[in-house]
Amino acid sequence: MLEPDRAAADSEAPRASAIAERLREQILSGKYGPGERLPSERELAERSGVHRSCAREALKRLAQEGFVAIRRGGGARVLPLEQAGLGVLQHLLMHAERPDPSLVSQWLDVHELVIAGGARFAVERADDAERARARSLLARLVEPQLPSAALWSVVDELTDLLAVASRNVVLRMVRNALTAQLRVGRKHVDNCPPHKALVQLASAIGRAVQQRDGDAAETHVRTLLRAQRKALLSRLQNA
Amino acid sequence: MLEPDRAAADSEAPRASAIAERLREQILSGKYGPGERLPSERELAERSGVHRSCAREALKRLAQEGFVAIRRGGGARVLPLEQAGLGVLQHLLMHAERPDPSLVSQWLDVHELVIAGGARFAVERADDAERARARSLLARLVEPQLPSAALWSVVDELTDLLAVASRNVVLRMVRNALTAQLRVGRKHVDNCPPHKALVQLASAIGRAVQQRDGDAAETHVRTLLRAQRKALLSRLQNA
DNA sequence: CCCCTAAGGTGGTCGGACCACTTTGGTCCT
DNA sequence: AGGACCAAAGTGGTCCGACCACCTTAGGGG
Repeated sequence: MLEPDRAAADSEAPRASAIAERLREQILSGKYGPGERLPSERELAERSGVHRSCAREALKRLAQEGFVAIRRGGGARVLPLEQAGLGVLQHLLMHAERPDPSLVSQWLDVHELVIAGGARFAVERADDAERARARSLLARLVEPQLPSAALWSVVDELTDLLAVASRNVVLRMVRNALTAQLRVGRKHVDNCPPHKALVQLASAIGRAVQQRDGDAAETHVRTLLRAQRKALLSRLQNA
Repeated sequence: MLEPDRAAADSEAPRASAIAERLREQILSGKYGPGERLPSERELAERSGVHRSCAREALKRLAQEGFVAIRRGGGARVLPLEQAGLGVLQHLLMHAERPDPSLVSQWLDVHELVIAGGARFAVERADDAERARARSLLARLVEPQLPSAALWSVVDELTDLLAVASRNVVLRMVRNALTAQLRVGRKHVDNCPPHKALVQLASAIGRAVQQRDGDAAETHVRTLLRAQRKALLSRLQNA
């Protein structure tokens, strides 16, 4: 019942992880709709050929991720997806072999809100080391013949830096939650904006950093993120 | 070792919850610094007077919340707080009897970014029922002699509505994560903005909803949230 | 001094058991 | 026939004890 090959995705608690993953898949594919009851710990254990404690651990994990709610005596009931935690996102995006473009678009919208807003705080509060690192990253951004993949990777580093420099733990946590284990799968984004526009944008952001101009930083970082958005979505639809 | 009174906070898995809560407390208060090892499952069990499986469940919970990382053979090591998941926020805010104003301020900043940004999407995409509900909430907002607590409760309902109407699941999830079990403790905010300003603001937001004016919605919702911010923070410092 | 091995410690899983609680079905009364 | 009530079955929470695979660490050998 359990293929050790695929189950080995998680080196820790492989059996529990495998069961949890299978349940997630079944929930996301609609086999268990909102309000429905998942199999009990005992039934799940027997059906999966593992001990009850193992099945229990899988169910507890799903509960903590917000997929289901567990109540003593009643079973594990599936929760509406929009009521689930942020951790569900990664499974929502991954459970199909190609992520849903609409969902990715929503993800990008929120990411843009948070990061562009954070850019304002970042340029106002960054220390000298962080500003120097920003300059360095912006310089790498406009290197001629930089491969597209490397370019977007630099952009990712830049947004990371912004989150840190914003001096806002909550913002960092939100970004962590948004990007957790999400970097995989978005490699090989082969298109990128025209180099000339990029140079202009990088210099504008650099100026904002230098002058601690929050408004300008927000505006131009948003522009950069929109370029990334365009590249990602077009890649997603043409692939 | 376990006080049933305080442990009864969680009706489900009370023993595991109590142990987890105690560990969280000790981590947040610095008894276990980043990188340090928590007691092993067996030691924790013996020390707490519960079975190992119970202590284990508590540790697993902390791991999933991002407090610690568990590795086979190595123990449970405390993770840097800014690397933790959003779930730690609620414990970060609650672990002192009075939340840290600086942290609350950061929370409010992010909340403002997300909701004000979401307001733009919301007014552009809301259906008639949602717009009607927005009108109704805005009307309640300007009721004369409305108690401050009720006023802020209406504001919360309004932001909820915005998150739903934004048609952005990711945004809803982020808001859920930000507000999860956080409504408690912020009751009795006794101050509120001048009624005249409130009337003006409500009418401005209503107009934005009616005309589906995204820019205006973002601007005025942000103003409303800043008023809420001011009230909350002053309440926090004077209490 | 470093590398490498072996012992101990740790988490992961197993098997079985009891309790408290919820659900559910049927019985009994109205 | 309908509703209130009660008992049995089912479910999660906890306990007990055990084994295994893996990591850590201390010790011995080079």
